[in-house]
Amino acid sequence: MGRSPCCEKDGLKKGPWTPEEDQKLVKYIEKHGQGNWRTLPKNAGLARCGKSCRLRWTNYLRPDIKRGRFSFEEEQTIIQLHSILGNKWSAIAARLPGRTDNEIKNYWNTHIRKRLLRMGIDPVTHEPRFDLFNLSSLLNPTNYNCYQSLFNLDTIKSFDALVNPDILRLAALLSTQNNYKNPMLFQSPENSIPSNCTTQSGQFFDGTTLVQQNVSQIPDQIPALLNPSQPQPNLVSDNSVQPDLQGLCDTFDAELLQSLLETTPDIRWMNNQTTCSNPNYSNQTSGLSTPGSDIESSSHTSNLLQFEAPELLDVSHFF
DNA sequence: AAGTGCTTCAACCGCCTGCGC
DNA sequence: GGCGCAGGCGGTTGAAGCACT
Repeated sequence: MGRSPCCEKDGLKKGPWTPEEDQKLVKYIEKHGQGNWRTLPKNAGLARCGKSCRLRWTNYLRPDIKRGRFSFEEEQTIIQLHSILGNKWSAIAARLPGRTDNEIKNYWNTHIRKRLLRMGIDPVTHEPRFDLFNLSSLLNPTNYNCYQSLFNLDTIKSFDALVNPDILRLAALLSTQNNYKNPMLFQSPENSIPSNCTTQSGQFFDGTTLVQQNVSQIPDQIPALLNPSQPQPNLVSDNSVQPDLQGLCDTFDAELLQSLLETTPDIRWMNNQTTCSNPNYSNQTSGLSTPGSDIESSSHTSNLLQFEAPELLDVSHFF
């Protein structure tokens, strides 16, 4: 004969716990320990199933539970562990002191998973999803900072192999416009981006690998560049700050740019924003324009362009 | 201010494994 | 050895709060 049932289903309370119930459970466990969950509810004077009591204790009432938002380090740990362990929430929780499997699972499903999808990363395989490449999210320095650990050189190379290199260059230009440089977008074999690409977190891309750079080595103007809320130096005229910008712009000619804009219709360009200087380009008249329009007919007086990163850039037609 | 849709997360559901009988 | 339950786990739900119109 097996064990007797843990509890009778009938007459047991379900739903949210009241403060009184919490108090009863905590008092009982403090006095008697966790012991037998089957007999606990009756002994503690609770009209709950043992399973419900265990869940309430382990997920909410346990004194060693850490409350509050997940830190950047915790989030990185979750992502890294999930890439190895998958949905083994209890195994992940075992490596994050004070966090429960339920909490990590919820955080993954409500925050991390969605963000990975927005970045074009498959949350199951942790590989780039080329069918839905979200350019603007990749260009967001916050997102890039959070997920830089996912982008090893192999991943970057796979992007190079599968994504139109001109799109990568355009993305690099957009990232420059966003006042930071995403090394992932500077690895295209055909572009001529020099070294000294510094990310918001102070990482340094030497053309081959990412290395952590001592903050004290970052030039004075770089912190302002990396923090959009601060006054920005003149990106166009100050080649010492952004020596690669001119070179990047030079890699495009007007015909190629027009072709890119036509084939990636979600990329639109705006006017009156200083982002790059190239006599082949001209500013638009005002407001958002039809993609690729008027490139050759515009005057070359200001040479200023700004691209609006698309919400979702579908590049599936490149493959 | 009210209605609607979206997001969050505590709690439940149901399956699996290990173990007592 | 087999039955059947406790405990553990991952998936799912739904109430509450929030944002937007």
